[in-house]
Order: sequence, then structure tokens, then C-alpha cells
Amino acid sequence: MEARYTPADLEAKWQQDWVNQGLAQTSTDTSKPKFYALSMFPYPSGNLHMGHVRVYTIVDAIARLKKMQGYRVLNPMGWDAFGLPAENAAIARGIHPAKWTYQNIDQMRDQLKRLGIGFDWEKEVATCSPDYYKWTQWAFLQFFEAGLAYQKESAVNWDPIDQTVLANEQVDSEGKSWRSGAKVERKLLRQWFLKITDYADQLLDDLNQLDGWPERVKLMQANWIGRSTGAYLEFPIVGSDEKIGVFTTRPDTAYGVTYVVLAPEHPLTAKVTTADRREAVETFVAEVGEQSEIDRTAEDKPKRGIPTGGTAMNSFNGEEIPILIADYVLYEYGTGAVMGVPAHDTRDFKFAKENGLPIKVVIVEDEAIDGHELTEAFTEPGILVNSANFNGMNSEKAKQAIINYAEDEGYGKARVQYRLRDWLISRQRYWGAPIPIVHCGDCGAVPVPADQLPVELPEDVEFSGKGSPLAQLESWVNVPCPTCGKPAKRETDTMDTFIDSSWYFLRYPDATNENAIFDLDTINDWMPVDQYVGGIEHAILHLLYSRFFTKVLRDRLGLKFDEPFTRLLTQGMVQGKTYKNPRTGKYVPAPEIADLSEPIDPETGEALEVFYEKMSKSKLNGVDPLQVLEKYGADTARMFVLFKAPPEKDLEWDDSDVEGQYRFLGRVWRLVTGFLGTETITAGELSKAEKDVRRAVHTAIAEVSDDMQGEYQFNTAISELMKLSNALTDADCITSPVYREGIETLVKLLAPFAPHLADELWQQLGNSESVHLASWPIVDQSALVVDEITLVIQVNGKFRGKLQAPATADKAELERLALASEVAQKHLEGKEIKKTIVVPQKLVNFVVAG
RNA sequence: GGGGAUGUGGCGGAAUGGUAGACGCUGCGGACUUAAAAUCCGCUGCUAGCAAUAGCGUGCGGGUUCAAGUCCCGCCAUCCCCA
Repeated sequence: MEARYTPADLEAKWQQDWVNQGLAQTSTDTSKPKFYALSMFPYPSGNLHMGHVRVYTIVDAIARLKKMQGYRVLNPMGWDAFGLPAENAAIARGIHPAKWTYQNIDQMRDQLKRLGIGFDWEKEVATCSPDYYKWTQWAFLQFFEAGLAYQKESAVNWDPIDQTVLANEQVDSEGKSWRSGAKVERKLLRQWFLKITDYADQLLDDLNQLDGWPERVKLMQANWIGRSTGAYLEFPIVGSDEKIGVFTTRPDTAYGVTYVVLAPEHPLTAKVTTADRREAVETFVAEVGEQSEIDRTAEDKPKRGIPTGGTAMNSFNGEEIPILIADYVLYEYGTGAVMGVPAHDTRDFKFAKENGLPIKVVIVEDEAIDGHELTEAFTEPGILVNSANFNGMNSEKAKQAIINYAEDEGYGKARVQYRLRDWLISRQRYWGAPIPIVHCGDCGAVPVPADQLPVELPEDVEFSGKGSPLAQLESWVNVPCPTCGKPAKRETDTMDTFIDSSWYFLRYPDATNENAIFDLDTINDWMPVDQYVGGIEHAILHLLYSRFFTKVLRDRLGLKFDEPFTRLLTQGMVQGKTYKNPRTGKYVPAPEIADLSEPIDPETGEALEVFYEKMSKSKLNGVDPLQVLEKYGADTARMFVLFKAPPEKDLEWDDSDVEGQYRFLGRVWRLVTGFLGTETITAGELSKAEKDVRRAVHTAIAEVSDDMQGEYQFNTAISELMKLSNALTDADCITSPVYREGIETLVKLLAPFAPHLADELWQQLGNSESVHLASWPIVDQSALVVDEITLVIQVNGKFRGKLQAPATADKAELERLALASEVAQKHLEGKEIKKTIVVPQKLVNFVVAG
């Protein structure tokens, strides 16, 4: 009898064999269509977790399938290797970030290989390598030359734990850092920004090109960009030549403006403040300055504001209106000032009531009911009143009319505004790509010439955890100015690590190019990425930045594509079974629980709550991929994560289901090895058993191919493999050529999912070349044809029975057969048939009275 | 508050408007074994019934249709994004 299925030996053997034959190397055969499969590269934490297993298995299955389908496939891997954990390790344990990072990379690379992922390691990149960040810096200089990188003093998000600033995208809705979880503070600093707002329109409009992206990701990006159309209006300050500019989406309410509000930081604040108000205003400005943006704008927080004493004029009706300052108006956003229309804006209504400001109705639902007092803002469209020449006009129409009027009068114009703000990229940390700029007293900010790149990170730095290590290293900071040669200082900020990952997919196709960021022809050949797979957490951050980079580099360098990722799959989380004591709130790890069917707290004896939650250290619910690989092998782990749930949904880790996949692979092993040595005898006509097998085989080919077409329904694809395996197990025509075809097809269809087992069985079947070089089976439509169909009999739409009928039977024949059947007779007895519906190949429905 | 997604057995999940619950897990019963593991076979939506069978059943309430998990209208719950 054949040997047992022992994944450990078999997988190691094939992994070595694949390396020896260079199976994962990217084909250069340009006669084949290209397919660029890409997974979001990981931060090299040192240990693979189940989330990694899931995403890389998905991409590997796609890549192996596409290879069998005749594509030349690029499936690369790299490391998002800059970032704070390395620096924190340096501070805590005195190990240099580079050493720590590269150790982790080596460890994780080995783990990925053990998973049987066919990455082309010749394309590997690590963003912390000078060979890579040289080009990150070069790319930055492209932005700089294009006027898309600039310095600005502004109030920024300061993370007090990580001791650095953050971009807006990196602060969550509660005002906490995406990384450290610390509540961000506001700080006024001079920082580098990339002008992503210049591309706001394109970033929004080109979402329409992305048919292969999940709707919700596109929606999230559209919301984030937040384009709103409206008007820019000016209100002159009484007793001054200056004007206050505001943006509004409701120019139709211009005659209802009864006050204007400045951001406390607005330069005009000091100018409009009257002497008697100065002290109060200064106190208020100082107080607000300490609040975070979230605290200032959160819906549930009361809006605080005070008068400045100054007055402006409503340009439209000439009325004098007070100027206030309030916390909810942000200087960074829009013009840093807003107009107050309490009658027609919910927030303004509340603010005006609280501060005793006048409320003036200028839009009504119906002119007849004008005049009654409002109890809440009227925000619907309506008819204009109290608006001079515009009275009686529909408010939607009035928007444009009032803009036109304001433009003629010289105090307004149409304007489009975005929620999106420029991308703050300075970080006051060591482990990142240094911004390649030298500050010279005479020449200003001077780019480091391209031939002097990379600006390398110095090695001999001290990691105290206080302040930027680079800024403290004078030998590094002091350099001659590249332009005039006078003493100058290096920029000591490094770049946001999201910059590193905004272009890595452009480096892979030409990863080792020393002379250029990439060869243009190579990149135009391979890009865009055909299938990108990664977590939904990057719906805005990484995916928006990458789209921005692609567009800028397109404009600078001549890339022939507008968007980097044609199709996007956002895979769900991997969740672990979590045990928690509901009273104490303490999590209990599974190994400490005596009886998992009735889990009790080993310390207190109380019953534990059981639920699924994202695997994490703090929840004590993680499963170590390495242990799973050791116990069941990579093929089982891969099959499990692909089968257990559709890729975009969360996946609940379940040991029994893992066992189930192991059993299935064992069955396939026994099925195929049990078949070995069977003599295949070619006979004439196919028997019914042979026809059934052939149909099962080609149905499986059709279904699996279909499930892997575009949407990637791995779970149903694998269930089709199980059906085929079951059919072959039950079939009793083992000597038939049809059966042999079935066995070989099963192995081929299995290859993308369980690559080691498939290759082993393929070899045992007598093939000398790897199954991964074989071609994907093609459906023979004639094999799907059936002689008999199952005809369903319904009465009044209810299922009442079924019968076998010839596949060739026409409607009349089907009706006759159904009517003659026992079930029909029974249910139709004594009733009048009012109508008969016949669906060919499927069913007959009798509609009866009563 | 606005927008979006989701809701199907004990569980994960399948179902071009046409037999709801494929495939798998769990559970139960059986075979093999001195015994166990492994493996194999059968049953497994709910209710009633020995059974054949009947009724009910895809979050809730309506509607369209010969026929609705699927299409339309109105709710509810959970999750996500934006305020």
C-alpha cells in the first residue's frame, strides 16, 4: 500500500525543488499576456500572523492559476521596513534599527517560504535599504521640482507617545493616532507637505475608472476628498479696507447672514478685536489653541464662541453684522472663516440661540406662511424672501443667480472646495528616508543634487527617545550648501513611511535598476497592477497616496496609465475564538481552559463568554501560523483560509474546520495514490457511469474556472473540488480513460490551492514537469450535456414532486409527463387546472382553483 | 443626522426569479478494531407522525409574480465610513 500523506516531508521537498527549477521567476516571454498580482507588503515585525497567511495565500492562488492559464505572472514581495517599532526597539534594547529590521525580514522571509508562496524573490525590495530609499528621495525631488512639495508653518497633529507629527489621514475619528493610539495634540510647527490637493479633482474623478474596486472603498475615498461646490463671498470689515472671505455651499442664504465667525488663529482676529474685548479674545485664543481639532469640531461638544467687538457689513443688504471667533472654525480649513446663517443651518441656529445673535429668515417653504418664529433651522430648499431682487425665486435656482450677482458687484464668485488637505510628510524620527534638502541661509531650501543621492542615514546615532536623533548629530547636520558652498544645515526630518509604500509597486518590475527609479518601458509593460489584495484599513491612507504618486509620476515621467491598481480585493480579518470573563473583563487563553465546550475561568470558576474577535495579543486569542504549519502543513492551512469564508469577509479560525481540510487532502491523497498502477483500458462507446464521471469532471472545470474569474470565490471553488473528489471516489469505472482524465483534472484544479500536494501527486502520476507549468483544463461543453433531466412538479408554485424526463422533451411533452405523474394526479384530483406553466428543462407548475 | 454594507439550520457558508440550506464543521447512529486512533457508511432546518407524508421556514411588515432568499415599498438590528 502507498505511503501515508505526510505534508512535512513532502512540502519541504517541493519548496526546494521549486527553488532549484526557478519556478517563481518572472517570465520574460512577452508573447504571453502579462498579469501583475500584488499583495500589500508587510511591516517586518518578525513574525507571520494569520492575517498575512490569508492575504499571501489569496494572491499566491491567483498567481499560480494565472500562470497555468498562460499568463506571464509577476508576483513580487517586499518589506515596508521603515517605521517606529524598529526605533522603539533601539531605544528599549539598544539594538540598531537596521539590524533589528533585517533580522526580522530574514525570519519572515523563511516563514513565507514555508507557506509555499511562490514569490519571485529576485524582485524583493526593502524600503529601508539605501538602494530603495535613494529613489524615494529622488521621487520627493520630482515633487519638489514640480512645486508639489513645500514647507509651511501650521498647527499640526502631534503624537506625544511617538514624538512626531501625523497626517490627517493618520488620526482616527476620536482624535487618536492610528499607530500609538495616543490622543493627538496640536502644535505649531514648520513642516513639509505634499500638495495632494492639486490632484483632488483627478483623484475623485478617476474613481470612475476603477470598476474592479469595491464600491465602499471608492465611496470612502470620495467622502475623504469631499468636493463641494459653492461660492466664495467677501464681507468688508467696518472701518477697515480689509475683507473677510468665506466659503459657502448655500449662497442662496446670503441675505440671511447675520454674523461672521473667524477661526481664533485667523490673522484678522487681532485686527478686528476692539480694545474692550482684547483681553477676553486673547484668553479665548489661548484656550482654543490647546484643544485638538476633534475636540473643537465634534458634533456632541458645545460650540464656544465670543464676540470680537468688530463688525463687518453684509455685502448683499448693507447691514452691519458682528464678527465673532469660535472654536469650531478651523484656520486650516477653507478660508478660516464662515458666515453665520442661523435661520437655515442647524449648527448656526444653535450657536445663534446660545449667543443671542439675530436670526433672519430668507427662505420659506411657502410664501404665505412667512413671518412665524422658527423653532429649528429650515434647511430644505424653498422660496426666497427678504432677499431684495431675489424674492420669490426658487432657492436652488437662486444659488447661481446670487453668485452671478456677487461676481458682478465684485464681492464673490463660484468656487469648488475640498475637504482633503495637503499631506503632511515630515516626521521627527530617525528610521525613515531623510528628506533630501539642505537649508542654506542664502539659497533657502536647496534640493540635494540627484547624483548625491541617497542622503544616507548615519549609523552612529544615539537613541534616547527624546527628540529627533538626526537633529542631535551635528556631524551629519552641518554640510556645505549644494548651490553656493557656504555652511548650511541638512533637513533633519525624515519622510512619512506612507511615502515609501506609495510607489513600491512601481519598483518591483525593475527592482534592481541602479541607474533609474525604473525603466519606463518595463513599467509601462507591467503596470497597472492587475489584482491588488490587502486590508480594508488602507481604504483611504495607502490607496489614496499611491494613486496620488502614480498621477504625479505619470505627469513627470510619462507613465502610460492613470491608476495603479485595476482590481482591488480587500480581504477580511482573521478572527480568533475569544474567551472572556464578563465580570472581571479578563481574557483567558484557550490552553488554560480545561473544558472548551463549557469554558470556565480557571481562577474563579465563573462561566466565560465565548465570541470571535480579531486575533491580537491583548485578547489572547491568536493562533500561531508556524504551529499550524507544523501540525498540518502549509497546504491544509492554505485550503482552510480559502475555504472557510469568501475572501472579503471576516474569517473565524476553527480547529475543527482545519482538521476538515486536512481530512479532505488526505482523501485526495488516497484517491490518487490508490489509482496509481491502474491499467487504463480504452473501450468504444462510453457507459452511463463513464458519462457521469465525465460530466462531473467538466462541471468541476467549469465551476472552478468560473469561481476564479474576476471575483475569486475560493470557497465555492474548493467545494467544487470536493464534489469532484466525492464523485471520483464513488465512481466504478476506474479503468476508463475518462476516470484517468478525472484524476488528472482534480490534481490540476487543486494546484493553485494546495501546490505541494498537487505537484507530488502529479509527479506520481508519471509527469516529469511540475503541475504548475501544466495548462489549466478546458471545459468540453459536450461533456455537460445530459440525457435526462429532473423535472420539478409544482402546484400553485409549491414543490410537490419530481420525475426524470428526457432532456429532449418539448414543452407539450413535459406537460403531458407531469400531468400523468402520480404526484400531479394526487394533488390535482377534483380540481380545475386554470393555467399550466412549463419552464423547459426545469419544471411544470399547475395553477389550480380553490 | 447623512451614506454604505450585512441579516439564510447548532456553526461557517451555497443558491442566472424556478426543488432553500450545495460544500464543510459539529452532533447522533453504525462498520472495522481486543481497544483506541485513523478510515469508511448512514442520519442531521423546525413541528406533528412508527411511517408515507403534511404544515411551517431565508431579520420584521406589506407588495409585484404562476413562482420571491433573490425584484419593489416601509421598518428593525448589527457593523463600517462621514458629520
